[in-house]
Amino acid sequence: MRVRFAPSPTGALHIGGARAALYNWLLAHGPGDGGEARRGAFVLRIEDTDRERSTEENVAQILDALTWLGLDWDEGPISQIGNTPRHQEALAQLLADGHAYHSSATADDVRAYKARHGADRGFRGEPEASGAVRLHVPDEGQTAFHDLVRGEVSFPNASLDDPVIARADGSVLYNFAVAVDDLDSRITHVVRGEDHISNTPKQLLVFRALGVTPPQYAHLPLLHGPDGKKLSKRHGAASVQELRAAGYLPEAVNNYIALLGTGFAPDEEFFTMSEMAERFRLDRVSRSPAVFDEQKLRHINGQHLRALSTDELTARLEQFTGRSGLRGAVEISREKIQTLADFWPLAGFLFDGPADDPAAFDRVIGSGGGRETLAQARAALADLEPFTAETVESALRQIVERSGVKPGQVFQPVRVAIAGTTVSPGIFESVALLGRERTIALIDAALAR
RNA sequence: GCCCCCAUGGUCUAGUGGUUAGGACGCCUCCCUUUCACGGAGGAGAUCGCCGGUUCGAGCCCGGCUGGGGGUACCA
Repeated sequence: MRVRFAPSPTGALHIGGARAALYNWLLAHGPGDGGEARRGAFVLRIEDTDRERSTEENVAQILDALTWLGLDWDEGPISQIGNTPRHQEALAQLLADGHAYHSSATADDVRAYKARHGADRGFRGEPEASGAVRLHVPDEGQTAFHDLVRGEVSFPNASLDDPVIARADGSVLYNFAVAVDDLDSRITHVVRGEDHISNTPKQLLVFRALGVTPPQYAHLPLLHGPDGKKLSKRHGAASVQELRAAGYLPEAVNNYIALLGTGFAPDEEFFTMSEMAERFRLDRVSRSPAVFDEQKLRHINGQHLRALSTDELTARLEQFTGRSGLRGAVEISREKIQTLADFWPLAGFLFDGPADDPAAFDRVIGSGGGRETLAQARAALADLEPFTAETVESALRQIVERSGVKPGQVFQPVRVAIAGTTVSPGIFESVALLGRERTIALIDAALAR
């Protein structure tokens, strides 16, 4: 099996594209039917025949996003524009064989043709001496294929326009280049988004004209935004880069987008890449579009985050935040965050001092006897030795017992004093990590307000 | 308009002729409990888009309809 992912570098790598790449990767990395460790090769090709919109920056960005996701390729990246000589050769062949012809017909001509022959009648041009190149489409029969996800799909040839496969300047167009490249790369399975399903008959016709056997096809359902429309920028984070910046883990992104459109097990949702590769099957892929739900991504991300060792999580958080020495804080925060981005707002006070939240201060310390209990806490902690989460806990709990108040009435003022807010990692652990000096200084500062 | 695809709670899914229609996210309640989470126990939420048909029996098979989506470039 040889599969490929062929993005066009006209923008960042979108989530939908990432999923197509992932499914191809899973296909190639799953165990082979004959017991091979790997089922096949994953080829990366850059669809850059549109010189106007393709940029080097976008290529670099896409490669970077794929690398971050861990979707490494076995061959490529192949630049489609780099195959121009081969495209021209194939084009000349079709022209010589009479499978294609020059035509100067414009979009208006095509419209006029349909007005005359019926809206469901595909355009048929007259061969001319020059102009763009169109492929001859038969008037009879169907161009059909067995889609590995959807089953039989067919298009009546009579309704298909003779597609333009090369511009008047001789440069080839997408549907032609794709077929030639898939042929040359010996691609056996084309797995791509459903937005390409109506391109498939055109490509099949190119293969037929070339007299070769086409690959098999599988069209994945599209990803939609909450409004039911194709996922795009206006739905928020729509690119892999944005997901990365939002603090999601690549393994969680892969897990979630793989789940969108296929289940791997009836009652399980947490999977590693190798588990997914092992279980992935095209015929298990859903045929209906799925709505991208960032809340569920957050949930899955939290699970992957907690599955990481503290050392590994620390390394990722230090990379993400650009700070170092985070291990202790990570240890006491890891149960409380869902994304890498959640960490700093929760634990940043341990490094940069308390957050500024006057409302929390007034509510917890500035009223209800908060100052008094805080002062008691200061006294209890001032000479505490050793200064560990355990000793801090028993010291503070003694205050609770002695004064007969609810635990929160003692813990919350301390929390606000050191963190500035009412949300933080466990209070004993936080105090212990800060150490006696800093804790006392922070309590004094709060008492002085 | 034309061509094509799709249709199970708000969302993602399991289910392939006989189930109290299962699970997950989200939401609600409770437990745990120092906040927030995590974890645990419950709960609300689906006439399986609609109408016909096949069948003793249909979410599952067939047809029509409706709704949604994609495509419709000398873009990819």
